[in-house]
Amino acid sequence: MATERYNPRASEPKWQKAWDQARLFETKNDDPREKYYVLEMFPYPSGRIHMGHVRNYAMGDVVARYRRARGYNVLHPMGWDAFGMPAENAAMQNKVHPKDWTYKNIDTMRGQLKSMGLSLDWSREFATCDVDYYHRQQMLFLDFLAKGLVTRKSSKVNWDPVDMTVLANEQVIDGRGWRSGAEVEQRELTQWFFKITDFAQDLSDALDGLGEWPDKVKLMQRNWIGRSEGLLIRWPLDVASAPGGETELEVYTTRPDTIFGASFMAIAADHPLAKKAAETNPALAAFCHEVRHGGTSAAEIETAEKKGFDTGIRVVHPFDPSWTLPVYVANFVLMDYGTGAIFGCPSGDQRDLDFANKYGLPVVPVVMPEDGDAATFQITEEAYVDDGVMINSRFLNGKTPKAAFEEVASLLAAKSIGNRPMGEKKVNFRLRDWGISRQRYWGCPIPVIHCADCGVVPVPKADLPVKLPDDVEFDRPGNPLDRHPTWRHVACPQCGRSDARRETDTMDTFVDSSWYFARFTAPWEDDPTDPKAANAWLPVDQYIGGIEHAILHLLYSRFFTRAMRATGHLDIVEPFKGLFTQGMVVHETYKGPDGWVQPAEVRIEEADGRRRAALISDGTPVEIGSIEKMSKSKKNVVDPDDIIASYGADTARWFMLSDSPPERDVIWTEAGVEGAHRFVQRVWRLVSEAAPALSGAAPKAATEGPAADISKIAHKTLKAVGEEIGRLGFNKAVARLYELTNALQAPLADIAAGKADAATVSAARQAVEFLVVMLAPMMPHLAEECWAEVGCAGLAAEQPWPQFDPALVVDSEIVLPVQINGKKRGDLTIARDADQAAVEKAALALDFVQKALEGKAPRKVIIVPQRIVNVVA
RNA sequence: GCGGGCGUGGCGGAACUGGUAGACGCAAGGGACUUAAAAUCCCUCGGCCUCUGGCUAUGCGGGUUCGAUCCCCGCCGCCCGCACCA
Repeated sequence: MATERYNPRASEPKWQKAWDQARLFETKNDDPREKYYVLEMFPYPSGRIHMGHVRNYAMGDVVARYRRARGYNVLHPMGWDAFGMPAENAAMQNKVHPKDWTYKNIDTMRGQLKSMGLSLDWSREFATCDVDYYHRQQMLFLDFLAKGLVTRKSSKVNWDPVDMTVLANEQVIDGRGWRSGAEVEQRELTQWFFKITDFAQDLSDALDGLGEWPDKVKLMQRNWIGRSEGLLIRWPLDVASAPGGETELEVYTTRPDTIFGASFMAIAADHPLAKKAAETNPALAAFCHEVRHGGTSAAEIETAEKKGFDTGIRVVHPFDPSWTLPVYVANFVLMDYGTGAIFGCPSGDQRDLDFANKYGLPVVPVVMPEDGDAATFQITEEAYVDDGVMINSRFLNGKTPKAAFEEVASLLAAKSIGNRPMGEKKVNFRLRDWGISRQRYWGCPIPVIHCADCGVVPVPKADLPVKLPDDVEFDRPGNPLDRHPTWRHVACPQCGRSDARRETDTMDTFVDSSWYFARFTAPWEDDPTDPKAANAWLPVDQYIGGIEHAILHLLYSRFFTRAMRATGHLDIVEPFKGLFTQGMVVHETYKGPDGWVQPAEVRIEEADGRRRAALISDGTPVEIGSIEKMSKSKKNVVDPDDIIASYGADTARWFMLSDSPPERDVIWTEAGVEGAHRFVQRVWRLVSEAAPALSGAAPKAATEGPAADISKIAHKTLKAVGEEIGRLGFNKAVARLYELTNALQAPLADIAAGKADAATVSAARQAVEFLVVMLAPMMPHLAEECWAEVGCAGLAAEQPWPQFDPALVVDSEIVLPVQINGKKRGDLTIARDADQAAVEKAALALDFVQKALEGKAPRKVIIVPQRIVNVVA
């Protein structure tokens, strides 16, 4: 009895409409059920969705639909990370307004996402470029400013010469702009900063509490924050050699224990002392200039020689007035870490050793391995950085470095220089404040006004929003707001002076994405959040996105949550309780005579076990290249629209969830998609052919007879799939569903042929219902079609997850593998509840065991209950 | 350089974190149905051998254990993050 093939093109829009009309996915804040907030990182509206989006949103949707079936009140919203450079680039290239370009893209992509059948609450949708959204972001900025969490300071910034804007440290990758790829320059500019460093300690400490985050991400953040414990040491300057007025040099060190191994001081070229000394020393000034303009790219740093210049200044050793050390300006000392000055201990630091060897400075070993000999231990080419015991260090000799650290810290704390202690314990962080000023148009305006009399004046909240002007030109590089004829000219809100001017910098787009998850909890509010709603919904229970945001977005969001808490917008500590970083979608590359070729243009053939590729158009052979992330440059992209049009959304979703573990990359292959599509058709065929017989039967589990096999695997699968989805093991859940489908194949064929008894039909009806409900999170449209076909009421999407019967998931008889000397020799079938003695007796009675023992008693019998029997002969 | 991770069939990957290695899928081969093809269904599928049995096998070499893909030591290879951070 053949049924028609399942037709996703007709089916999918039909069910999407049915869900819409039933308003199944609109979430109410006053729903009394337990909440569950699942969120996928919202997309940048670049134009069209790509396969990475499909994977990301398919995973999130499985979680959302599963949790809904489990009885949670699920929040699953969607929005658009809509400010940023590409809109301005499009404006420059195509003469489109960034706003038009962005909203047009959003419309396209919304339609694409809808065609995926995602269970999203579209009623909460917003784009970060909506005035409604950035208005509230400006309110947050003003609150942060009032709370002292925002500063404006002149600083060296990373300048991207292509995008003509400033980048945060986090946005510089290998010395290049994260977006433009251009080599970054250092410039001195006055910029707005969020004081993320105020929370450095907490941001680092609180990582320990994020139990549902990948260790890798936590480690990356911990390293990025870079907490270190050390000592500030103020070295007295030798009066005779010091420039006028200078009396001390402050250094930061994590190794004060090595203070007797010190042989020089090194300061940054920008250090005040260096600048002062350079005033009277042209050679030194030239050296500083050279260092400042040296390359900053990764390659240059790696190969750069350690270079120094003796300033002629000398410092006095804190523990020996007769001991003076030279002060060098060195190219490897950074002004913006610690104090911009170090003491060099060549024996304990490779860089210091290289420097000392180059300039003929003393190398005194001060730590040696515990089993070393102090009389002969020497350092020549390789510094000793491990733990050990102190030597050549006067009163510290024999101590551990740790004890020596404490000793030096307390002795120097007691000495004083000027009015301060000579030594002071200090915790240092690598983390810098977050520079948010961008010299761009398409971003959230920073709501302040500059007045010649009043200085920086915040825009009064009543005057918000500071709206972006629509009439802007993109005919030149740089910031169109700067050259707008009227927008920037305003009266000072404080004194009324008419010639005040607006801040023309806009905020880094990472600001926009740092709180959108909170806005989703009450996007209709006049204030940035409704604290009640935010506190009820947050933290996000499951956040899903790419590993590339491990530092930037996730760290900024954690900062924002703290800042919003400090300003009363919410009262939670961490924004994301569970974090999952999914892998990329990768694809083979193809290279033809004229460069990269798209997969859609290529036909793959297999001959003699070798795969060959050729152009479909004219058969020209094409080289099969490496498997890489889908990218426009390599042309190895597959358009989700094409896949959905030819196979349907369910096939695309199912393939994305199959095979590869979600955290790893998935290789998109035509064969794989076809396999997924075969499964869609197979489920439909099995269910629809048996449907007439099933629809009249009541679902009922069977506990005995052949029908019991059906019920057992159905209940076992139900248990396993629930557990796997719960831990995001989608590929394993898929495997279990294949198993169940395989097991149902023969019984359903019998039922369709009218060759089954009533108990079998009832058991099968239940098993099919289970199957459909389990498939529903992954292939929601197919599930609806099957659900209706077997005559079930309501929508599959609103069915509760069934309970498995514990009695059916355990077998009364089990098969135990029996090993002899650790090698499997056979099986033992025995009652599940048989005790140890019974198992041993039965095992020893087995033929192959008897044979192996040759009549002798076993030396030992190991029985692991429910697991294995091992007979040691 | 520092930090972290990973190596299992032709391929993607399973294996309850010490207990039957290779679930499930893809690819391949054989067969059935068909005038034929597609679709579908059935069978085989790590390697080797003296093949209703046995040996061997989870990057390589050791170790611990009744038993190791899993734990320990030493190599080899690949991937990722940070990068002159004192």
